[in-house]
Amino acid sequence: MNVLRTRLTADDWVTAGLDALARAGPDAVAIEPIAAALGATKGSGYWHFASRATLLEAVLERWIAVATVNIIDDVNAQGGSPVARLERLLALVTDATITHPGVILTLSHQDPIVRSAVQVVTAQRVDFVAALLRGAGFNASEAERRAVLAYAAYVGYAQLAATVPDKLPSTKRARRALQRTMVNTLTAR
Amino acid sequence: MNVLRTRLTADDWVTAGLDALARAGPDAVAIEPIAAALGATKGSGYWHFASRATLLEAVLERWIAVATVNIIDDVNAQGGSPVARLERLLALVTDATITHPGVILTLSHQDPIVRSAVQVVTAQRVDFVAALLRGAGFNASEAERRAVLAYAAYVGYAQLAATVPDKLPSTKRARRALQRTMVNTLTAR
Amino acid sequence: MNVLRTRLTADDWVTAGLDALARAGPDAVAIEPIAAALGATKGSGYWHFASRATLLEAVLERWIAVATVNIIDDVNAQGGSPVARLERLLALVTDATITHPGVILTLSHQDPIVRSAVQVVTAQRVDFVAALLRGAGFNASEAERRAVLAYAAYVGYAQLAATVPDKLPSTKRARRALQRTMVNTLTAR
Amino acid sequence: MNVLRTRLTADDWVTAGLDALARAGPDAVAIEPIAAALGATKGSGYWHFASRATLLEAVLERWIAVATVNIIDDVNAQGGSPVARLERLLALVTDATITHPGVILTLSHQDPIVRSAVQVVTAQRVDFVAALLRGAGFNASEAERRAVLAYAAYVGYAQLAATVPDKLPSTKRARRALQRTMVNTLTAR
DNA sequence: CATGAATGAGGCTTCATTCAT
DNA sequence: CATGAATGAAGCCTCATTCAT
Repeated sequence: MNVLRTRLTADDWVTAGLDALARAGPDAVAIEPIAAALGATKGSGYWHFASRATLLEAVLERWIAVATVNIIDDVNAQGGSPVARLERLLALVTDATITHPGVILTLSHQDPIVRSAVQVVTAQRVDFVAALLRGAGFNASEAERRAVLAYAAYVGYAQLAATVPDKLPSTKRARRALQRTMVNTLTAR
Repeated sequence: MNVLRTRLTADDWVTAGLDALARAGPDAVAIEPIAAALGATKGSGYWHFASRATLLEAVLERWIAVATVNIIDDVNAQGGSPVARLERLLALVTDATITHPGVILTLSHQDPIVRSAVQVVTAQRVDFVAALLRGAGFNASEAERRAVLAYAAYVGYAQLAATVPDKLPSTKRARRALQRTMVNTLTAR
Repeated sequence: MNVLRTRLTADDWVTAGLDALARAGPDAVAIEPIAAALGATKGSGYWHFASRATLLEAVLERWIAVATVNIIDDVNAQGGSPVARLERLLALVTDATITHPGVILTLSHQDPIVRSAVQVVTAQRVDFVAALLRGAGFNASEAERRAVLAYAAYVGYAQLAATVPDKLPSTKRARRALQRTMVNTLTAR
Repeated sequence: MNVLRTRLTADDWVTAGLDALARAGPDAVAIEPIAAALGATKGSGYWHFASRATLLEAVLERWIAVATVNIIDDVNAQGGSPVARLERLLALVTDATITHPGVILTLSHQDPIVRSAVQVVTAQRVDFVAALLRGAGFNASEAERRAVLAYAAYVGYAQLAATVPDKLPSTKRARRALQRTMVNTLTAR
């Protein structure tokens, strides 16, 4: 692809970088492989970005937007009760894990740049879940505590999906059942 | 360090490798940096191990032992009810996560050698938890399902501890409370 | 040397590689020593060639050309009877042996890449000599048989020149006499 | 093999080294692979030989004996006319080439140690052939010149056998015919 | 804007050699 | 006599980065 494109914008690089992030994690967001994917040269990348780190930052910035803000908007757009939204969120997010295996590598990465992006995303997500739980009638501190647990369960689930998928339900139906169990557990009094 | 030691055994290398694994993940288990850490030369490493892969395998083998078998023995040695053991397991394991941030990088790694070690460890752990839950009165399939959830929660918790520790309880006391909540949730009927 | 040259082409590398091949055989056609010879860095070599094998292939390709095709062209360009051309070929080829001791190491090398280049060169040379012998009146099978003998004699001569030069005639005059003897023997009925 | 042998002599090393020389040339006469073949350790080799060079020298010394002196004795032992002996020599020697492919690597080697052994062997062989030719009625200088050609042809033949065997006769019968042609040519007036 | 060329750090691997035991 | 352990030089390769054009 992109054989016809003669001039590339920084944005094209970020898009390709996001793709690499989703597919193979932060380590894959490097100048060389992305240049190859775009049919460009390394030098070209260094024109748009001062360094690999700068590119990665730009990609993570975009990731924060699409990986969280967009999802939150989606979930809210369709309305419904807080519990229904919670369920929808879980469905979206666990399916994404399967199609985007690189995410889990992002969540557990050493690089400070990555970690700080992960912190932002985690905070947004935990806050969002906490808000839904408050909407479902929990007080602030209880909501926060349960939101953390919910997020931990999601992250762990993603991890297992990436490494030992055979331990997890393989049909969509069974996955939905598991999600409902999780939601029930989380909202149980 | 180690300036005084003249002779090194393969075991010394594995120990140093395990250290690197715990601190910085599988990528850090490499001949040259570990040689440097031991004050030895790379050639020496190649006396004990045919290749970097062989070293990594040896280190992972040891990891399987200390990270799981030893822990399981510890938990069982002290006796108590299945629920008490479950709580103790969670305590041991979440504390270890904080002191060994590299573990989380091990859990989500691309290298097939690493993945297969992770699979062994995961299976052992899930099986152990499932056995405890059966001991607590659950039937086999229910126990297995809950064990998977428990493990997902643990892994996610470890992930959060490694990346956003401030979202988690900082005192030992508060951590114990959270663990108790998890155990209660898992063993609730 | 080459301190002044700032930019190197792949061709420069091949030339330097051919030099190494002629002087010290295929084993000397390696990235690092040639980089040193060119006053460049190994990384630079890896820009032009994907691997050592690729460089060696390029060098051998050039060797096939200069060691055979060019010589055949030279011999044919000057015209003359087949027997005269045969004599000229022998002269060219034995002189080259003395200045390029590495050639003999190329002829007897284990590496499959090298062997296949040697096979091409041998076939071309034997075919060329056979054609000259057919031109001198021999039938196809007799020409082929004698061409093989001629080539064996050349190779053996090269070998002796490389290892025990004092057993061979040292003056150009005496070498020419020996060559004439060989040609006479080969074309005798 | 040699699993039962507890103590090795220097002679055992030389024998194993000669084997390696015949099979894979001088480069294979190295401490490490021969230790492996003998089921010993490198250090053991360094007890018997000061260095790899010393081992190689010992092996080449033995090679000079078995590769030449023994052959000459064989040829002479059976008696017959000089021409008959010449034919027998050629037969022995070309067959040896096929069973001992390493020989050709020995004949064309850079290492001065190897070259000087090759010089001794070549001189012995050329002298022996020259003596046979003198016995067949040629004067000293003519005999010497033809002996060199004969040896060149043999060496070249060995080379071709090692690299492009399909260019050479494959049946024993055809090889004998080619040898007779060579002898006839060499002894023709 | 982008390329092509080059650099250099870092890691892998082999092997002759050394040496304490 | 021999082993096991270690060294160091040499070569392979990758990749982030730099820079002249």
